Amino acid sequence: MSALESTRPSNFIKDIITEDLKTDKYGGRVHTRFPPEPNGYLHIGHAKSICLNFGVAKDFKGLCNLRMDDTNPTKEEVEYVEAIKQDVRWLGFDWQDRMFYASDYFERFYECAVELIKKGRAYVCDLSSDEVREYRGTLTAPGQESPYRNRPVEENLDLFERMRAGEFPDGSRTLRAKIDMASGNINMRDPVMYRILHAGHHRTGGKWCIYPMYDYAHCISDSIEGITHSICTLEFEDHRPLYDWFLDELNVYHPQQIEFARLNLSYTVMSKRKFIQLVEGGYVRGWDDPRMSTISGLRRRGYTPEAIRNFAERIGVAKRDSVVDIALLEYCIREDLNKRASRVMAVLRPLKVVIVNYPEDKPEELDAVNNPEDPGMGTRKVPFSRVIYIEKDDFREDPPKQFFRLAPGREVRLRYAYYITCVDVIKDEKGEVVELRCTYDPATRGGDSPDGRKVKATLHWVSAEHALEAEVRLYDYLLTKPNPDDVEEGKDFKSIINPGSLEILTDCKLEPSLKDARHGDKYQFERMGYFCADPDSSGGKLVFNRTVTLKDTWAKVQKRS
RNA sequence: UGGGGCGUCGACAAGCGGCAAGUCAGGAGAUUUUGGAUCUCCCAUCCGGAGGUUCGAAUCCUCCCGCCCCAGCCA
Repeated sequence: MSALESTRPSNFIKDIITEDLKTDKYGGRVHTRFPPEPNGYLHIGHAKSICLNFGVAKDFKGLCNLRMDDTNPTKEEVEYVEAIKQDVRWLGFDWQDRMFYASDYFERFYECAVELIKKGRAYVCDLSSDEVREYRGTLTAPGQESPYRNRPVEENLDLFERMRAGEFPDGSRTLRAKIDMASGNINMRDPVMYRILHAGHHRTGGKWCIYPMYDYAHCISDSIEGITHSICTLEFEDHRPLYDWFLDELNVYHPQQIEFARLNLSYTVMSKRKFIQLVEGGYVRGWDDPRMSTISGLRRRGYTPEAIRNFAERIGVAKRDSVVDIALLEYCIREDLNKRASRVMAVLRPLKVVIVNYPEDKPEELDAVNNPEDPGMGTRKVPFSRVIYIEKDDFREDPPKQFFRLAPGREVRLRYAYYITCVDVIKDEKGEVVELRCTYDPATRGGDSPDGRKVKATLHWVSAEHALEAEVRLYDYLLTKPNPDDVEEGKDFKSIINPGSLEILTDCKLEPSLKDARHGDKYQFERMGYFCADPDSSGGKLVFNRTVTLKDTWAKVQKRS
């Protein structure tokens, strides 16, 4: 590894590259690419691939291209290419001037096809798609050769040219590679290279009516760009012989394809198909719904690029199918936000507290630390007054054994303020607690008692007369089960969507320092979790998303008993 | 009785013939004006199974078992 050694953990792909560098396989170059198809939004599975491709390039002082794999005009849209570029950039990667499109190479692909025809390695086939399927054979039975397989080169050349000229309708003919209809690898049974598609392309417009297939286009694209290591997911392992076949037959520069296992995350879905169902079925509010594991969803949820990159690093890269515990992702965002998010007090489910021995009209300002992890972030003033709100969950009229918070007759600390003792509980006609009467100890201002007496709990609070109103959206796992396919017979993942994945709280009270929170701003609401201002915040309306809860020992204790 | 992969702690994942890293989760404790953070300790005598080679195997060989992917003119 020597000078190229990175401080980050290695993996089998980096090991291969290190070895290739040692043997000077590519003249010391490392050049990767991230090749999304612009037919949907990127998700955290793509983030793994992006971090791998761009990360490896960076580690070895190489380059990584961004390439749109846009060979199918019927599925792809410009809207997606812009979103993809934004997501990759947001993740922190730079493709500099190397933004490419497979469609840039359409002319070159065509020339290569002509060359293969001339070599007798490709032919125009008139079989319909149904017939092609029948001729292909099955997993256990070999296929049959197409009756058009041995057309003379001249006839193939003529037909292929006329395919391009638009003389034939969609589906009437294809250009196929002449390989081996008896191969155990079905991909080698004369795969289709070109299909006729009279459809406009988002970049080439109406110029083409024949479009190359993935297997044919991808390897040549890699070759044209001088890619050294073409990293893709496991399901393409079977395609590698074909990747190699085209490049060998064309006798052009030959990158190597390496496959790794795609990311699966517990309690969520990870496929375009499923994301589309969620969006179109109205189960979520869009591709950037904070419950979605799309990059845009995570961004809106409050995840940072740093956390996602760190996550990608921690999960590793290997060839074994696996499901990563979503708790690891949560750990990564907590770790990041703990260091950088300002602490602030917000009461999500308010319970009114009147401090009976506190003056009616003498609000005061108390000093609060912005981030105990980082003194450099300073302090701020928080207003305190006779009427405050505390969290409903922080009071229990009949506290269980391990409950340390407020209860009748019990003393607790209000963070940065005073010790208070509950002296009275006021209920409505339904018996629900609607207000607490407490006394405070003026000697404990700031939160310390001069006599050294201890309290077991510290509560966050917000002064009623100074409180900001806000809407807070609490998110939970999208699914009720770790595996989206663990469903009853005949049902799909939509049957296990967590009905509690979104809870909207509209009566939340925030400390006044949050007045100017701008969308994307991230905070720790003390004792509640990390939150970020949602784009729906506008004018005077504040809307926050809960990114993730804090680690909650109390919840764990409750769960146990 | 097709082809290609993969099986190491609850979840990821190192290990590449010398006697099982690390991380998350979980547990115990210290500390704490967030039941947060931090710190300490515990958590695979065992590497899908069975044989074999070897002084010595998770690592090599053989057989078996299990899981994933492939029959789009999708990528």
